[in-house]
Amino acid sequence: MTKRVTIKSIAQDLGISHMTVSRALSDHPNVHKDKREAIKARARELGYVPNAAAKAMRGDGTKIVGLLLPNITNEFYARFANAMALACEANSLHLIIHLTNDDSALERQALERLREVQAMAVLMVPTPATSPHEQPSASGLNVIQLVRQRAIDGTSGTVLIDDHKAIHDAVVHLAQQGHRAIGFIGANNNLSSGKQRLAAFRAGLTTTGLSEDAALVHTGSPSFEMGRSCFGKLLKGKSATALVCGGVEISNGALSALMEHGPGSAKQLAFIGYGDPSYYRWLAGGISTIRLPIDALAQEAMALLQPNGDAAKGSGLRKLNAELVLRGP
Amino acid sequence: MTKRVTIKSIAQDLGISHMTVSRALSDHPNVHKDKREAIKARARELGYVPNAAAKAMRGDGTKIVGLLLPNITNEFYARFANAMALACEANSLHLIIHLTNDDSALERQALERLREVQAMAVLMVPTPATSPHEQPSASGLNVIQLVRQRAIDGTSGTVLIDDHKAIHDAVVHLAQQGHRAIGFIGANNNLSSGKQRLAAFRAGLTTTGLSEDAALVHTGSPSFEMGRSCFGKLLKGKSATALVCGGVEISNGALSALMEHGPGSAKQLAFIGYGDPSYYRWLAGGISTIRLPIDALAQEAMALLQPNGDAAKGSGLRKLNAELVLRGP
DNA sequence: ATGAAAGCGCTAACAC
DNA sequence: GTGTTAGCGCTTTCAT
Repeated sequence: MTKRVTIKSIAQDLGISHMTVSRALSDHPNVHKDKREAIKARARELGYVPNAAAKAMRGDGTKIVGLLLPNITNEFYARFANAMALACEANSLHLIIHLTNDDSALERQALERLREVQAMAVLMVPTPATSPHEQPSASGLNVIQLVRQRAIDGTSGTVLIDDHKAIHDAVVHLAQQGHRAIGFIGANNNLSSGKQRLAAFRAGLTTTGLSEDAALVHTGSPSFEMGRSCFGKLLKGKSATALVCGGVEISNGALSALMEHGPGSAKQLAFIGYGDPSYYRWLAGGISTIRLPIDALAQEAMALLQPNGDAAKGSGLRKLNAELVLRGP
Repeated sequence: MTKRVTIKSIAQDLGISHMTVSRALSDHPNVHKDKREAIKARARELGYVPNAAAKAMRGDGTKIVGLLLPNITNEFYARFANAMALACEANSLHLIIHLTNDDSALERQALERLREVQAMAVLMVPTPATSPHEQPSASGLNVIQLVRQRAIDGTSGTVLIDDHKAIHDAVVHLAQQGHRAIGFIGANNNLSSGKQRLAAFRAGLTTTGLSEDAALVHTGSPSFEMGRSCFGKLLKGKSATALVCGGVEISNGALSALMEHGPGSAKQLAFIGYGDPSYYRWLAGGISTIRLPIDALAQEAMALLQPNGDAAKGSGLRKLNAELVLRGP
């Protein structure tokens, strides 16, 4: 492997000072035009690429953006990561993705590593709250929280999803269809979003004059497995005739359990998912769901990355509306 | 924002030489034990994290692994990326994901950026071949190719999928079911894997004594849209009674077209997909498919990242078998 | 218009 | 056991 081409090696090759090379490559005016072109040509020839580490060490910033997600197999996160990656591609940014698996230890570790590389910003879907003294030290990090919100040191912006109306309307819709035993599976109080989704569900019940049946409401740490198992409980106990899901992982988990119960049961239980994976429309005649504005989310996140116009637009807290999508016969 | 905590600032804070701090933090023996502990404690207190850029500049390596994928919305790539990200998490590596969208210009750009940050290795699913003079300069990069193979400078390892038997068997299975008009949609010759999949399809036809009908075979640059549109052509022209897909994007695209044709058509056309998204089992009574060994792929890729045992095991070319999964009534 | 020096954070190689 | 020096690649500042 040939030694790395540096600004100095080019200078030596050309018998000039490395400063002239530096200036030429950065289009500084004070370089003779012919010389500049010659230098640039030679650099291209040699396959020169600037050394990001050297630039970073000078305090020039890193062009590195961190992205912390619970996982990337869930289509919601995958699509979001895809959108972010494309946006970063377009802005010549590096996107470092760390998966937290909703584990605060992994989250802490990821943040620490991103401090090491001096990421210019970190976009993160926070894991469910940990005890206060376990707060990850994100000092020096420009943190932007997505979808979920938690008290995190260094947070400069937050983009949340306002799903209150969508969840509320989902319950009302089910009630109008004649359902009286409407279940809910969502995240617990460790997450403010979990709390709010449950509140929205309850608001829906109130609107329709239904009273809450504790046996039909399940909350916990949001995961695929949790959605699966809660769905099982829901069927075994006082059986619900309808279900509203309050989380993307939960929704997929519950749906997988539903599908395994056979095609018939899907018609007996009105299912309203959360997030809108591409295949929901094809399942059991179409799965109704609460759709999240993925592209808008990515767009807002990118906007918050830019230094300008951040505080300008106010507090740095944005909310994007979810949308109820009804499907089926 | 407080200034960054460095080895020097700690030294100053403690009134000692920065070298002692350096030694203490890296557990060098030549430091008085009490002093070492004191230094470590203070460093933790101050929230010290080593500066990756400085380490990189000394030539100590970067712990950065690049991953180039066409996209990450396709469940196959998403699951693979997920597996790689978890593996990197476990090994304290940074995973930088670049999406190429199967565009060689984006691929070239991504490789250049990874050279800038001196990635220790790059795992890539190469885009379809470009003209030779457009070869991306990956010099100095430790490239590992995945799934697809192309002549790329700096390649130190390749992990491919051997799907010959699976595709061949798929055709034989369809023939045994009585199908005589079996279609195929796959990648074109720009990709060696495309060529081989078509060859496997033809081998299947030969085995069963069927002759190839050019109108039923479509190849091109593999993408969701391509799969969709070719599926349309297949239905309009001499209509096939069965279809074998030769690519993950193509499979999803073709399937989406199939689903839109209504639930009935799925039973008229025997569909064999490629890749095994979680929902295939739930569609139209179960979609048969060629399943790819995602976890094994990630495992092999990780193994190739480790410097040891690379050349030891031979040429650095591994092949993993795909598997035909039959579903449906 | 060009060059020389300094310094970003870190550690190997020398002193002592 | 501890401290000093030098140098990785780059650009800002100060000569020339």
